[in-house]
Amino acid sequence: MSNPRKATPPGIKHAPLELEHFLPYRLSILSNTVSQGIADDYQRLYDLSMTEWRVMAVLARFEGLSAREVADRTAMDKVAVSRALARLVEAGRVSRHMADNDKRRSVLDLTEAGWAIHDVVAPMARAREQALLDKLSEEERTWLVRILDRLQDR
Amino acid sequence: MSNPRKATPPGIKHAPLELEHFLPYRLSILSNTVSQGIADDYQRLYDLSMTEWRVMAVLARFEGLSAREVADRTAMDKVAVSRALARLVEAGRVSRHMADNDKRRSVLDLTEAGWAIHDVVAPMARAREQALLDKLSEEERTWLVRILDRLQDR
DNA sequence: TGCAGTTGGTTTCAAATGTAACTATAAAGA
DNA sequence: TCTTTATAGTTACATTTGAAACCAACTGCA
Repeated sequence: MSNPRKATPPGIKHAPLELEHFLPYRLSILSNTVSQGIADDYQRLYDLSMTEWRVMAVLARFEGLSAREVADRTAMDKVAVSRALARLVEAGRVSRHMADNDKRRSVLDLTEAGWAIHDVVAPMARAREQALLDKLSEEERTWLVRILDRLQDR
Repeated sequence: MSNPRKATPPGIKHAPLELEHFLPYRLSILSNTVSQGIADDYQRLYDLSMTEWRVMAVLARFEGLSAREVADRTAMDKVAVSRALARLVEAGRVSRHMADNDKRRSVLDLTEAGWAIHDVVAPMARAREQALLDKLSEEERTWLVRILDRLQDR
């Protein structure tokens, strides 16, 4: 028969990845474990999704942002932001009103209720981060920050 | 009126998180960027999802695993693995047959076609990893591995 | 003006994912 | 052996997510 099967030549190895040493994989596992741990905290307490919390966090930091700006700052896409905001506004955690110079643009802020949640969740998140950092020595922490900066190209 | 509003006392700051310096957030962004970059490669070429590729990668490394073992090794849940396998078997990339000592258990292997894909994708993935590591000095790479080991508790 | 292109944001539809229930086989104990 | 319990894997259903289409408002420019 034509088109003979191309069996792997005996001399050539397949060289499979070793996932447990593969950096992208390790990052993924670590990141998911950490983020999910934090998310469990506030999901249980406030029925808040991770995207919703991120939106709240950025609104705590910068008041009066538009949805677009929230999307930019959270690296989430605008559809996700739109949905998160719909729930947050509905739940009375974020206020939204129209910008007077541009009727498409919304002006977003945490409400009192939103701030109250923020003031509980933010310290919890920080504690989780601290628990993680506690696994490292001072020297390792310094390197980690430097390495992240480099990996993220700044 | 009763139930007076509890406005934040003037002296107390809300202390919002600075996401751009918050470790869990940075990890998440970095991990997503990297993994998505790799996934784009093989999705375009082979219409392969990230979960499918992970299953293939682990089967390349360990032949004859059961679905359960694949799930354990990829940190994916068994439903995700089951679905990925269904597609992979359907596409002729993985072979599945029943273990003779245990009729519930499947014995999984890459087919020729599966290996062929593996042998293209694995080097691409490695190249991506290398591109990432190239941003670091030798010293930083060493620290990174050490730090990841620590953060993952081993 | 008024039309073309852009931008902010939402909606719609399909695909991906998670949870729980289910089937079939195996193992353990009375 | 018969019954219970555990395990491998799939199916069903509900929820989440993403891509593209969409609408409304703004901008630039003839």
